[in-house]
Amino acid sequence: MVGIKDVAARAGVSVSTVSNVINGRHAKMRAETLQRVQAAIAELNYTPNAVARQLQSGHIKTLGLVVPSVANPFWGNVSQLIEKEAQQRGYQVMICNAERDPKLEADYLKSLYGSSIRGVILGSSPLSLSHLSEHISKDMRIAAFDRKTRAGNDVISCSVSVDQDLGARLATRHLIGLGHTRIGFISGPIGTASRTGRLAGMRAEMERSGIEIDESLIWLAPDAAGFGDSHAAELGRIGIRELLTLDDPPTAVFSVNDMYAIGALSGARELGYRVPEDLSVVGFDDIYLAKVMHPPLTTIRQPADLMAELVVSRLIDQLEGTDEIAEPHVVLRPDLVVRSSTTAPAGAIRSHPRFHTQ
Amino acid sequence: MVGIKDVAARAGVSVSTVSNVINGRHAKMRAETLQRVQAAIAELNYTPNAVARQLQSGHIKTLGLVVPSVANPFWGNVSQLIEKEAQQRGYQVMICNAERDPKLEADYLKSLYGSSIRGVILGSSPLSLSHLSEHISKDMRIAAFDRKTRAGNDVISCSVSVDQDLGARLATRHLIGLGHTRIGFISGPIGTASRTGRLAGMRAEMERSGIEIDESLIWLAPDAAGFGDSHAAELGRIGIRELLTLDDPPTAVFSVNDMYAIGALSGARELGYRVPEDLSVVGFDDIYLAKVMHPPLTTIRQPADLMAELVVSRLIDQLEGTDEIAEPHVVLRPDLVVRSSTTAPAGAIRSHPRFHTQ
DNA sequence: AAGTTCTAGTGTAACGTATTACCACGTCCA
DNA sequence: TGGACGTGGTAATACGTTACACTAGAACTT
Repeated sequence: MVGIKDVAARAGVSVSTVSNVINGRHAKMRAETLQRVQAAIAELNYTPNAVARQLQSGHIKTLGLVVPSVANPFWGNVSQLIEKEAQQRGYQVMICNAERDPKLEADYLKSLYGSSIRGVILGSSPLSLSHLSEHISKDMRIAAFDRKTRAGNDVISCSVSVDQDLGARLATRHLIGLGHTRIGFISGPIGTASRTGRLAGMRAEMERSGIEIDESLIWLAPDAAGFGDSHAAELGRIGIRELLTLDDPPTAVFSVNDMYAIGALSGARELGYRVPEDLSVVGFDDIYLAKVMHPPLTTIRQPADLMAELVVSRLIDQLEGTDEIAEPHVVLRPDLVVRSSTTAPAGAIRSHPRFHTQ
Repeated sequence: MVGIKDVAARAGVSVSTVSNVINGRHAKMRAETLQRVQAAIAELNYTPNAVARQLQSGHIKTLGLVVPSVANPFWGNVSQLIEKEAQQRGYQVMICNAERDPKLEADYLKSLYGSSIRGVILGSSPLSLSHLSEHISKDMRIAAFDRKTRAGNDVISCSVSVDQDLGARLATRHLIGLGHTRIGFISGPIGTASRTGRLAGMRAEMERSGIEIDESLIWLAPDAAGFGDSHAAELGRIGIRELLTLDDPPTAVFSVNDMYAIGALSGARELGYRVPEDLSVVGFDDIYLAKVMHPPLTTIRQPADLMAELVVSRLIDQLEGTDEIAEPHVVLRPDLVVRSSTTAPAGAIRSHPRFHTQ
């Protein structure tokens, strides 16, 4: 193992001098000395030991990222975007799959802390963070992704999310505009802030349009163990099958995310339903699979790339204490992306014919 | 920051004793002492500093995992499985998205080394590892995933993969058995060991059946920059469109992986082709999306869970020097999973009608 | 009784880097 | 001429943990 002192010996200088070179403090150093050190570094192919460096400095240039599951393409994509952003700032990212399990989340947080990681992006957004607060030391900075945060929250120091409520309302309004009144909702357990927001948004928009909500059309997966995000598509399939075998099935369904919607597409097909003729489906997220589905999925787009950029820069700014940040909590606007999985219900009078052409 | 000596002070013992407790060496320790230490740990909510711990021991309980892209569900799933396996052995996993970029791969390897990580699972399988060898120190252990390794290779110390050749042959034989003779192949650049194997397997099987290969049906994505695994579906879409607009288009296509196949499904549909009536599609991997597609995808299954288990255990065994390992290089059998994306070509005489019922 | 082994610990030197205090040597100006 | 200052560098210490050598006292053995 080649260390800083090997370099020093080779260059004929002291370790501190080498340290100064590595850390760019060579302003008032003789050019010849500088060059000798650099040559020695190159010749020995020396890599600074990140561990030792950090034991000393107390912090490490690594961010933690806790997500429900990278097996879900949405989170896979987000993870990748976040990693890329972080890299540009010289940080690495430690990805943790917590499967929406509070115990696992707490364990990861504790373990990240033990690894001297002081900045964590929380991708899963459990409703309550109380189970985490005791594992979050004061010197840790937690950024929430996909979660609006109440001001005065003491554990979350910054957050970036899409307006969940608005997104759900856009989706619902789109369906109502097409003439649907029996609109279902498919989701996993409402155990996260984002899901709560989406369901609430849908309810609000239905109410605004004077459509009474049939609670039997709100399908929520049982809160069974082992059903993390990896099974989202499967849950969507099960959900739509239950809804469609109801006495009075829905003519449209809003899924809490695209993976559920993809599962819904599949489940509906199994029962002989055509999408969109017999059933309209709207998703959420706009993962890249959405447009490749059959039919291409109408969905609510989250600007994942922008969101990744914002969380990472805000979190790192806070960690490094760079200037004051204007607004640590940002909420972005989601967009409705109309593709081919939605249309007017069979025999309905379309109240907003303009949607037909999109 | 509460350290081991705070615990020691509180429990009224020496640091060594606390260290012994932490590391489970309390065999010959008085029960009362043990309990006092444990109480102190709990009271102070002490977490061992993984960094310091490791600076001392020289190694860290973290594995590196270099994958093309977690945005691809296959790798997302594999990452998750590997992480779960590793965790059971007390290891964490550092996931690195290298986008099949040799430069990035080398950078990651170097950075992992700088973080004292000595065990790395290489998910991307570039044909040549020469660009990596100079960044791989002798004390690093590299496990290859999805890559058969020649014996005597000095940089790879263990490997787990599926027999790529056999998988491709199963797929090809299936199509030939259905009566197809104009069989296309869709893939990204053949820059990896696994892709080479799959193409070779297809060629071999075609030859064995006396079917001449039309080279114009072998579609390989251009080796353009920015086209990593995140765009696999998109590439599949483009590929099939080019093949289907040929003067004499194929009646079936074998895709290098499921994401390409999903893209192919979408591209074929855009051109008015029905799958499987007008075009049979076979994928590779059997990601969980395969069975949710329309139509459900016939594919070659890789036992990802078993593979994850095997790489992790082999790699950790080697790192820890546990006993000698029987066989560091294991090759598993892939399976053909027949679903609904394949059938006999229109008007063909089926030579193996048995496939029809599956 | 003296020697030996065992028990239940203790004390301390590393691990590789960063930081702080410090020093030697010139130069410049009063 | 001497001291303040700038330059280029050295030496010592600390970071939190572990490994290893060590010991005080008790319990055996001969």
